[in-house]
Amino acid sequence: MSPFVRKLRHGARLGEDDEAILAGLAEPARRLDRGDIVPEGAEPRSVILVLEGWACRYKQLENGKRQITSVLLPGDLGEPFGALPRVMDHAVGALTPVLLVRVPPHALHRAVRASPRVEAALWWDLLAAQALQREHLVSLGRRSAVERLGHFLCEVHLRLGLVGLVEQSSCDIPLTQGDLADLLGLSAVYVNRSLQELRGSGLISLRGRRLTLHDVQALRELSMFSPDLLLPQGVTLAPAATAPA
Amino acid sequence: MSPFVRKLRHGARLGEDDEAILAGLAEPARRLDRGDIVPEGAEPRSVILVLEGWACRYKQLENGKRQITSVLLPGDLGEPFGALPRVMDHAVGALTPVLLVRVPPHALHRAVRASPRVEAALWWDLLAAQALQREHLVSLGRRSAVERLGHFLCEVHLRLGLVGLVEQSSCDIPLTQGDLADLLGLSAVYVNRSLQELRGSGLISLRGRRLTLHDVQALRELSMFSPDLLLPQGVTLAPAATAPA
DNA sequence: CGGTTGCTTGAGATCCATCAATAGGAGTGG
DNA sequence: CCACTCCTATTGATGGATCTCAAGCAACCG
Repeated sequence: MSPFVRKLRHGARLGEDDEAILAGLAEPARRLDRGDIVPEGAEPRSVILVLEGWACRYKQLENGKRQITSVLLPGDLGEPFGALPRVMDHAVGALTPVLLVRVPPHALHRAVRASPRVEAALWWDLLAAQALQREHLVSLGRRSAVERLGHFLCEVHLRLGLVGLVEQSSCDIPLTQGDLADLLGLSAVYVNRSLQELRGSGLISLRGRRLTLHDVQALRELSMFSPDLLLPQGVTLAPAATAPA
Repeated sequence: MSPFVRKLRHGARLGEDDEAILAGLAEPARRLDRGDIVPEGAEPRSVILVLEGWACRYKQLENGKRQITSVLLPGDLGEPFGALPRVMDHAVGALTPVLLVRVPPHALHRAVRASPRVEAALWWDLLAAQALQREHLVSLGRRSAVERLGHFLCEVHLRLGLVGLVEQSSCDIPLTQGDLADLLGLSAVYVNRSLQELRGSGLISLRGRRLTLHDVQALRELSMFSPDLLLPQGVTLAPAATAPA
């Protein structure tokens, strides 16, 4: 089952036909190694859909610093489903080896036209991505290092759960401490120390690439994480496209 | 001329008919004082469009801190044109008295159906807003206080220019230093000191609410601001909806 | 006027970055 | 199996950027 379909089920009531449409978008898939998928300045001709592995959007600054703008998990689209920018203002990179699809715009367009429920699901996805983006911003602006870390771990735990990649509060986090630093606006050294603090307080384990949240509730309170973020279903404009009121 | 139309002209080639459609969305307008327009937790029934004054999206944290997530200038939509969240995960507030419209979803939907150029323009707007959001994130994560300030001033200068609110490198910035702090993830005191640094280096004047950029180029370099951000026209999926290739 | 709000300035405390060095693992070739 | 290398994690020490607290001012306003 494609993680794309799995995720979008949370955004709209999909029928079998709808899921077939979405599944049809998820091929043919290609495997790529770590590294740039779409460089900054490129003129994209398709929308990226991640099926396995982790990717990210990032910006490289002139002074050598890097900021990861968002993390793309299995089931995530790299660009909004409705339009592509003429030229990329940021890069998309694979943080691990990935399996992905390049969905041609017309295919997405056809899918949207074919089913209002698919359209509703895609809008929900877009809204959810924006909500995550806002939370990320709040983290960088107003949360301490430990809180940022905790918040991100909660977020990943929730998002991976949506696509069935969490077992018993455990999931894989294939990020380097350097990656985490670039994501959270910290230095790698301080990420290390903050992680130790979280481990020390017994809230998490993180060894190798395996993360376990020992007390999800406590971690959420510590980092001011609200799981409602992803719940609000998008209400598409077309009256018919909405789930039953 | 509605700032909404003015801005969207930069995103697609609009005909008179298209502009009429967009102008029709911008009424009836209402005046509101400073304060919340849409509180967090509300269930929105319309999309907000700002015509005059400044508004913002923000989140209030449990620990009392506030983070402004984005600034809404004249011509800006408060939510994506295609869908409303079931419940607001953030608040929208007026930073100054504002003139705004509450656009009912079905009106936007009709406008999009009526003209592929209108649709393209709205997608461009959405893409542009996302690009701004990413830059904001980069600022909070990887730029110093002075750089953040400079970058924001460049951004405002550019955005206000799009809607005809800049004269001779001067424009109004009706924000409190406290507002700037909440926007840029700083303390009000440090915003003050950083502003003095910018003034001291002769790059800007900011007195009362009036901002003047004395050397736009230098300020852009200092703060790593790229004006290309808003240029990339969105390419809507429908082949016909795109400006001539 | 007195009250409120926003700007400014000073001094000290904190959080986090930076620099530098060590240690652990995974892969590679001999 | 060992020596070597590369990459990541870890630790210590120091400095700097920014925050917080506190006070004084200026402007506006009923």
